Amino acid sequence: MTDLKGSARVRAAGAKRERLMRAAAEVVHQQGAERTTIADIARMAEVPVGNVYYYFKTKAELVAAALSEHARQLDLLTGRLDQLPDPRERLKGLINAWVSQRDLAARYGCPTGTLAVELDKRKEGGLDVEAGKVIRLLLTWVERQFRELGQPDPEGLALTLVGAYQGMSLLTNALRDPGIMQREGDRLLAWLDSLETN
Amino acid sequence: MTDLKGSARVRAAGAKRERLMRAAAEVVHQQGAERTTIADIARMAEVPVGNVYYYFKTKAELVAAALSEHARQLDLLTGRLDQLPDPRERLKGLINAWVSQRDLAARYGCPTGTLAVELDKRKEGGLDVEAGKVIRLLLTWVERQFRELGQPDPEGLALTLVGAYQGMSLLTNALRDPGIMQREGDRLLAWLDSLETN
Amino acid sequence: MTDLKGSARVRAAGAKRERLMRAAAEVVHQQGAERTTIADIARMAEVPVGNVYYYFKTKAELVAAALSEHARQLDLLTGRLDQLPDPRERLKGLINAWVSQRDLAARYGCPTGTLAVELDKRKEGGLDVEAGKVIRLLLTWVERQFRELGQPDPEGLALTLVGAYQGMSLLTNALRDPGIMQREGDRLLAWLDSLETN
Amino acid sequence: MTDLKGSARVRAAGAKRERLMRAAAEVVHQQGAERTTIADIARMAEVPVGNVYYYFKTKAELVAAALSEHARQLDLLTGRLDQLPDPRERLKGLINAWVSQRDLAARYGCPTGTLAVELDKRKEGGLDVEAGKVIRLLLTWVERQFRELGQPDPEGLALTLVGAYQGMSLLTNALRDPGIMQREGDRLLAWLDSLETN
DNA sequence: CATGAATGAGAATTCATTCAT
DNA sequence: GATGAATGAATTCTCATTCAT
Repeated sequence: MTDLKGSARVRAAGAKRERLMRAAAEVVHQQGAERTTIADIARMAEVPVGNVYYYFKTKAELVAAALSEHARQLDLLTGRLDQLPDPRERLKGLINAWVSQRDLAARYGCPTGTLAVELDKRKEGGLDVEAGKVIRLLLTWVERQFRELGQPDPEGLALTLVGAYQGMSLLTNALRDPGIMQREGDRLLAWLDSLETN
Repeated sequence: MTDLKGSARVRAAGAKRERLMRAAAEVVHQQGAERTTIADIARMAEVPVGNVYYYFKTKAELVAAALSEHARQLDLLTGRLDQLPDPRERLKGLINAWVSQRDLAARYGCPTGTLAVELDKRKEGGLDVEAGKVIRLLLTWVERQFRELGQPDPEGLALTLVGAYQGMSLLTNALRDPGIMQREGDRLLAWLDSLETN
Repeated sequence: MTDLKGSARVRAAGAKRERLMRAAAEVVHQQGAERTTIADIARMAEVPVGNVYYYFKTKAELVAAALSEHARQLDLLTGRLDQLPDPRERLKGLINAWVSQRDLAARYGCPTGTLAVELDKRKEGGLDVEAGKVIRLLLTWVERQFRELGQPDPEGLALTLVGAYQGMSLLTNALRDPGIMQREGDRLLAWLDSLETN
Repeated sequence: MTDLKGSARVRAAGAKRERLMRAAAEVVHQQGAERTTIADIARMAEVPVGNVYYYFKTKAELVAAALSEHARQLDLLTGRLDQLPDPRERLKGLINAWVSQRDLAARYGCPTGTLAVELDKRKEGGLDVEAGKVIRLLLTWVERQFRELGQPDPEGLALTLVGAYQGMSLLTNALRDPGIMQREGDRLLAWLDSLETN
């Protein structure tokens, strides 16, 4: 019983930390890091404010945690896509995933992109996880697909694809029109299909 | 005496307002709207803090002013480009203007794009000038060029071009690499050249 | 009238800053810097808490101001004593001033000494006015008197005299017995009288 | 098995309590009571935070324990000195012990004196061990030596000697100059030698 | 007894906005 | 209109102390 309770506590504790990270990721995506209050996150995670600091020493750390939560989501997604045998299909799966989030994007933009914009204005640095790193993860994965496709300049193509995604997310958000995401997504899919395999 | 002083005062007052707008545009671009203090802007504009409120009733109004300052810059640029006879050359001029700002973009991103991201998180609404409108100005102008070029779906092409710009600005900023702006700019220029004229 | 009011405002503003300094000096002497709250000082100075920060950017600055207020008191005292023609009389005047404060010392110790002890534990440095400097002011003044008296090793005598003062203040405070200050003061006076003039 | 474990546990428990006292004495000396955190002490003593409260009901009790640890050190010292046959030599031994600690004093002052200053500002009272008591222990011991030396007014001489020690500790600390301790120590030794034996 | 986690009452600090001349 | 000063509502962060197991 004690054993069980012990592990239950550990599980609960870990769960709390996770709850905070997830809450942070969500609220920060919605309100932006600057406008998000520790109290906001605590409320959503149902954790008393003072207790937040047991898990994260500063607000900056919590924001970093939110970012790495997004990185984790990205990992999960690319992990699933890696099951597909064809790199072209993997890239198309990525685009479809983006497009499927169009309503969220219309309201709040791309989680990583908007956070990158905001965190960059801080220039605090110091924290290990910056938005740039997460974006680079994505770039690297995309680049690998293009390489497997036998494309010349896979790095440039990755920049183009990820840039297009960030750009269409921003426009979708600024104009509050999920249709933009749909249309540009379709264009990207067609573009992928037009690439010759070597 | 009063006449002269009066008009001088009016001119000075107008100058003050302008100074505030310009200062707001610059500081907000650098620090973001949230992190920028009325005092920051006042200091840069060399206007006493208490006096700011004579020209702008709230901070939100000042931020809106910063945004419309960027809109004005855009107007100036497109106005100059409109002198060119060929719409394709106008678009290429636009891209070149973007690329020429790559160092600024690496540090602070696109002024309008980053502001759009930030303001969107506020949802205060109410203010006449939102970032979406400025971006729409740009889209409309670009769209017109594509139409003059006789392209089908000029609206879609405009979204693609402006989206590409926003995306490459974001990547340039997040990765702090002006080279990205250069490379993607070149790609866009080549793309424009590849379009057939009808 | 405007002029008058204007200068009245300036005077009032200066007065407010002074009120804060004096309040800080007193409360910090009584409660110690660490236990003293900005709110404590604000209350005693009858200034709203938020307004304190208009005059002092941080609590550390306010504490430094309290210290320099004590330095000012010391200046006033030595200034008065400098009127006396005989350096020996000046030193005796200093000791008498100390002894006359014995009840305060029994309750709170020497303002500068106790603050020196406390600030030293911080090791923040950076602030221009540290307790060491104030003590050095006193040492220098005392040393000058001994020098004028023609004593050999005036620096050593100054250390001895000021050290004796700090020591008797501490004992007076720790044992809550003003009589200690009286008795040791008398001893110091006799010691001064026993010094031969050269 | 239980017996062994039981006594081992008692021993360990006693050891823990001791570790906490010693850690408290050291950290409080270095950082001051106010700036010292229960967590600081627990960390240094290698005792989990939550466990501290088993041994000390409040922070005040831990600070009191730190103080009595210093009292214990004083007891050990005077106990050793009591082995010496000549009271004058005992006093000189005391002074030499002080001087030998001059580097520590330059950084943190006299443990008992600085704690006395700080605790006095609290006025919580109630606790059995206050700094005044420890200082009185020292005074009493010194007084006894002077009495054995046949000096008139041994109480006054004790106040003078201990006061000189506290004063020179404070100056040494405030000016961060161990040389002060050396010089004043020498002076006190010479003074002791100059006292006539009755 | 042991221990990681929880709690909640402060405390310092920041700033948009307002006010009194 | 101009301006330094005032105000007060947040917000982040700290820590002694308590709790559940």
